[in-house]
Amino acid sequence: MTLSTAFMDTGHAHANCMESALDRASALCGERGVRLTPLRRRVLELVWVGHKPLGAYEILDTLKAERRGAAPPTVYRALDFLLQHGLVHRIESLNSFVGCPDPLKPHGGQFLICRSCGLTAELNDHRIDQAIRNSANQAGFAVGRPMIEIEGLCPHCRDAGEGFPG
Amino acid sequence: MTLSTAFMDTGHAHANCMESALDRASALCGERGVRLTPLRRRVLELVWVGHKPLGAYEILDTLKAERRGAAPPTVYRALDFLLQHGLVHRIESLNSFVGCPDPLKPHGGQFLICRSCGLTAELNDHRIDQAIRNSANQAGFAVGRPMIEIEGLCPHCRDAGEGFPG
DNA sequence: GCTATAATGTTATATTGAAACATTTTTAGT
DNA sequence: ACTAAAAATGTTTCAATATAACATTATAGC
Repeated sequence: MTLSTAFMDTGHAHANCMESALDRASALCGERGVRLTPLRRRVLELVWVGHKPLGAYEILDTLKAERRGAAPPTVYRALDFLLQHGLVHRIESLNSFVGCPDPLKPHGGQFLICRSCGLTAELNDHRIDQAIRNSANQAGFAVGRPMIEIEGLCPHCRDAGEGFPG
Repeated sequence: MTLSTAFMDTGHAHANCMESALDRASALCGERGVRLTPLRRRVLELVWVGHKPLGAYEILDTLKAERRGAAPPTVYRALDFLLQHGLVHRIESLNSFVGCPDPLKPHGGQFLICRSCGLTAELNDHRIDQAIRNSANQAGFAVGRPMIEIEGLCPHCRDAGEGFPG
């Protein structure tokens, strides 16, 4: 199983973590003969600024401060490109986007999403995947893209006693 | 494991399947001392008309033809009630809603969603749930509500050769 | 350099959902 | 039955998310 660095450590070497994501993206686009333009690169960078999913209009707000005439299509087109190439994932339950630490092989995402601080980690546990495939096969269903979003509390917020305020 | 009847058989006894869902909802609301009003009952009925998730505005279109002055809050308030009591689930990846065949115990949903015909079945496989909990625990994450939405092809569409048209 | 293609700019609009306040209906207490 | 409180619904407005359609600019291959 792999786990993105998000929960590994408060204050992991995030500058590296982000820079290496950009480097991998650049390499991947080179191999595929597609262009990681400055705009696309910048959007990817913004998504990697935190390990928290970012909404399209949050990204747009930042872009507006940097470019004249940034508009919704500016962001959505960049995101479409990044999604197509597996460089970001869409978190359906939050209508927002997060960088993918492993863009090489296509996969639906397995996400742990902290309801308190928003921190999000990507799992890639083949046992989960296997359990899903077994179950789906039994139902005669051909699995395309499994998507798993687990709401809960990250280690830090759990220990800080961020309980269920309900 | 349980599987909703959606994929069991083309043309299962859907009238019964829907009627029994309404009866169970009625009983459940009685026990909980909450009111399954005609509006709420009607919205529940509409999401049970098919095994395909329905958008709020699709529901609204039908209601508009039946009641004077149905508006978005009409639908969203009924859906909120039904969601709170576990009578319907929200399919995040489709922004739409589907009846829950087992409202008694709260659960995040496990859904098989056919990309070709839209038919959706709810699983409840504790092995999937267990795999997720194991993995999350290892990461120190306290699981709240796991959500699983598996896009793919239902038995019928798979056999009909509804491949990946891309 | 020229042309075809890809990417971005720009304006408008569609879709999904919620806030705020008025009115009506139901429930409980008397 | 009468009435006050609570619950549900009606009504208008608007927020948040996403896409359509067409104009312009930049890039790549010749």
